Amino acid sequence: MPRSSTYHHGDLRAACLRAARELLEEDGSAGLSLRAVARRAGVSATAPYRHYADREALVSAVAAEGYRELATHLAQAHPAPSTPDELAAVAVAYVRFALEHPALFRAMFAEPCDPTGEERVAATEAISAYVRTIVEATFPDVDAGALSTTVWALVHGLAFLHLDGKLDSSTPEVVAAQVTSAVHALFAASPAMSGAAATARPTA
Amino acid sequence: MPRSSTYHHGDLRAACLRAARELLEEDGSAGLSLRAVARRAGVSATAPYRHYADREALVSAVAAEGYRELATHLAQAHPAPSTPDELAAVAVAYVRFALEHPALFRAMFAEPCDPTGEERVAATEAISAYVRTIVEATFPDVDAGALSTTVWALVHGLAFLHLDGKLDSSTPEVVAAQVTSAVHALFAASPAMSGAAATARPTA
DNA sequence: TGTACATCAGTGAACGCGCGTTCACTGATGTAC
DNA sequence: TGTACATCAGTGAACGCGCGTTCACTGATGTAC
Repeated sequence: MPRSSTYHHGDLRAACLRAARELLEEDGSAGLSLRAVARRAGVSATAPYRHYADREALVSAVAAEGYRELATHLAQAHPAPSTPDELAAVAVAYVRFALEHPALFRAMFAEPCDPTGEERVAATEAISAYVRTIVEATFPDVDAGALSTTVWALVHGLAFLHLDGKLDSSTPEVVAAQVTSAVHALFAASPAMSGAAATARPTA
Repeated sequence: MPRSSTYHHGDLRAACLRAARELLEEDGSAGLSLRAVARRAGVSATAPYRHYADREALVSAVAAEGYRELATHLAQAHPAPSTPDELAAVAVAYVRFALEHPALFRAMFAEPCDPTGEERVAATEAISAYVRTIVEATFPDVDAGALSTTVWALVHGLAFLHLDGKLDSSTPEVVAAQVTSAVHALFAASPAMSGAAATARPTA
């Protein structure tokens, strides 16, 4: 029992983040309190205040970490998608991430700290830019701005509807098939969005 | 001051629902407590228990009311859509509803009472069936099941991204244009989804 | 029409809880000389 | 290499709060005769 080594925790900041993540997965966002985090990290109730200004700051940090993980997860699905199939694989990864980390995903996309929280804004923009890059690579002839919003919304909506139990999420395969089919429905249309390109690319 | 008429409230059930709605709009879901509802309804803290088993029951009732209102709101946008433009109008109404009642919309689509809550399940299925009906009317030749899921997800995703400040929601017009364009992107593709119909319906 | 009584819808005190946050503090760490 | 001291990261008691829920109760309502 090396008590002397536990007074100074070492890396309480990271430990709090880890504890918060666990609480989120176990009890949902309702269970995410500073006191519970401290308890789980094996530390006094006020210790986290050394590292986070208040509860809000902790939640923001958790959300930001979530964004980073989501980005990593998507990149693992495919490093640089440039075909509809590859893009669909990334979409499936997005929805799967949401289903694997439901409370975290919700925390990432919940209003509480809207305009403030630069870390969060930056993370959001990173995702948005990432989607746009993919769409541009996949459909060079198309207005990527509009289409990437549409793609993100579609995938995001699928994620949330699955999360809320509004769609059949019985197996990962079912979910993947659904997402893939939805994304392809969108892709079939995209050449039609840029007039000139439409004629050059027969859909059938 | 007709005190005698206030001891028995008359319709405390409805008054609680109204109070809950107001609290939701003002303070978000965090402000929605049974005690706050009672306070606002001008009634003792325990009176609501005559009409709702617990907090959960109240929240469920609010959500169910929200679903009914959403359905009404959509029907007002267009009673029986059967063209892409009409469907887009309904989609715009959906997103606008979310932006006009952000906390309510969130409450409607939050997990807390997943499998239980028959009132809620029924309301969800009503929406889902409604979307499907519209899609069938608009695209009689297409697999309506898959396409209606896609449409719902797209519109739902747009609603949430706007709600969370991830998209430009500066004016209702901007939002409407975005939603309309996204929906049309999807529609342009749909004939291609049913093999035979695709040849009969040139997109250009 | 009047009375007796069951039922119903509210009251208010009380419970125990966990929370966020403050404060003065103390033990450990690391740096300057 | 050893000592003095500033800094840093934790402690623990305490605050006030609002919450959900229970309980025994009481005043109002409406129904049967």
